[in-house]
Amino acid sequence: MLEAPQRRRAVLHEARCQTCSLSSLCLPLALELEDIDQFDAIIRRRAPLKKGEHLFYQGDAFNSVYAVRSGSLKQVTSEGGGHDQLTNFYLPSELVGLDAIDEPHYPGSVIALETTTVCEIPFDRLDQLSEKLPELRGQIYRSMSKELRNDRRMMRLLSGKTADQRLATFLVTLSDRFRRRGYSPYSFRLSMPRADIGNYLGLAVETVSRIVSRFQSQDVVAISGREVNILDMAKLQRLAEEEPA
Amino acid sequence: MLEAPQRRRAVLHEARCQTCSLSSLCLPLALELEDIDQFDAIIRRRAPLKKGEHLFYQGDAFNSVYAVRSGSLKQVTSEGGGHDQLTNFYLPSELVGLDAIDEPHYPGSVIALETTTVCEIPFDRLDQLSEKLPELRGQIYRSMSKELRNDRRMMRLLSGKTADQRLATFLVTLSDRFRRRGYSPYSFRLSMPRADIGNYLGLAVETVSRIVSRFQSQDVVAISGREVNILDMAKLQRLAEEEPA
DNA sequence: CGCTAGATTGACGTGTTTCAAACCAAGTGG
DNA sequence: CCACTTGGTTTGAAACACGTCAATCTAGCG
Repeated sequence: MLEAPQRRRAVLHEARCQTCSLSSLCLPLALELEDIDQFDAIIRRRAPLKKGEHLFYQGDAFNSVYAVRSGSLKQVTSEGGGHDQLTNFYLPSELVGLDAIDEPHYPGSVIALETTTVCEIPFDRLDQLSEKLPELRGQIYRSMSKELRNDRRMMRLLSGKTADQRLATFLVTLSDRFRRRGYSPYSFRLSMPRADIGNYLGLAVETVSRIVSRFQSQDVVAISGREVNILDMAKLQRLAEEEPA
Repeated sequence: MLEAPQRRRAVLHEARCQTCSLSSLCLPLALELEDIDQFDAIIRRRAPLKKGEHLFYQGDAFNSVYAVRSGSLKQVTSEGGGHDQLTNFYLPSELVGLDAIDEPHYPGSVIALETTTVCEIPFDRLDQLSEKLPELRGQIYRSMSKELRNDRRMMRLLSGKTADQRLATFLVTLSDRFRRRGYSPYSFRLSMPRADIGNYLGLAVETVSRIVSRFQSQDVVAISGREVNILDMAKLQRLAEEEPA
């Protein structure tokens, strides 16, 4: 590939995996330079999604997985009755749609929480390419496996933890994900409303709000609206793990 | 392969994928005959596990995934503190260990609930083979993807459902898994104690017991000890989905 | 035939939800 | 520029589902 040797920097930066700041976290992670080009060639860029727009709807035909480039999304599964369940938040470098691979349709809708850009990766082409590139194949396995472990952690949280532990865990986990991406782990912005947090954690909105207030009065965090400042990370981690009597 | 054209039937039945009654549900699902032989060649048979024995321990080095051949297993993840979490039950034809692929160690222990036999599949060899056999690769992707969706369903259950809905869902799901495997969906045996069910569903043992009793008094099921008889499947499914006032 | 792990049942306490209302920030239109 | 929405957040009081504690019962098994 590489047929257009010189373009404007900005375009390159936007358009190519090699220059993407996320390449060390994203699928190309383990690839050689020339392999990245092959991988790059199958990617489709998409117009940015605005807040509230759907990347796809539950039931849409599955064709592609998506890598988040900037912004954030939520995945919701609705089933018979109005009761939707929020099953995941996606941040930059994470892969969306892995849970649809063996189905003709996406099992849930994915919605932008803010202005969000993604790279579309047609799955059939990804699979073909993964035949030639063992590292890519490994990376796909790893991504899915990692998501499985995340889900198990989540199940543990929903099954065994108290509301306080859940929210503390949520904040610690988010903080960690930001840190890995090079952002401050102590100060960040929630892109989702309280209702989404509640739905995700299996708590009523009111409960989320109450616990936020409590954490503030204990000087663990300072949260105003969606701005989060973690004041005492150690204490927050303690809250997340065990809550003795 | 196929160098031993004639052996005793019983041995063949035990030892080869082609004659395994689960081949239509298991990994070889989509493979051609000759490909199955290749696949078969990398499998290691293991001595049966007795009830309570570990297939592997949390923290053991990850080398293989396992296909359940007969019996059943549970996966438990323990973390700092005594609080174990049961994250999955495995039935025949299901794949154990997929959540360890991108880690050096298994993230949880897997323990036999009864006498259980498994096929060991060294992962590096499986991965190599999947390079040559696109169908096999697809099958691995599908298995993982399916497990992801299962986990999401579980998250939804733990997050939003009442205790009654959880138990009803548990029974319906089990029933369905038995049906797919050619067993009666109405009459089966639970291989796990109540405590495990409770742990899995995020409920106290006592709650499980009480709801079992309640379901019985409503003539939805007849459960004595671990023998389950589903009397009114429609009602059970209704209970699993929504519980109106 | 008694022992012990597992299962059941009851009474009580409590964390979380639910219902209801007030509050707040950010738009929007007059 | 200020009422007036509108969507989201917070706070309070009451109801309830589930967990905990404790006792009893059952079944498998040496």
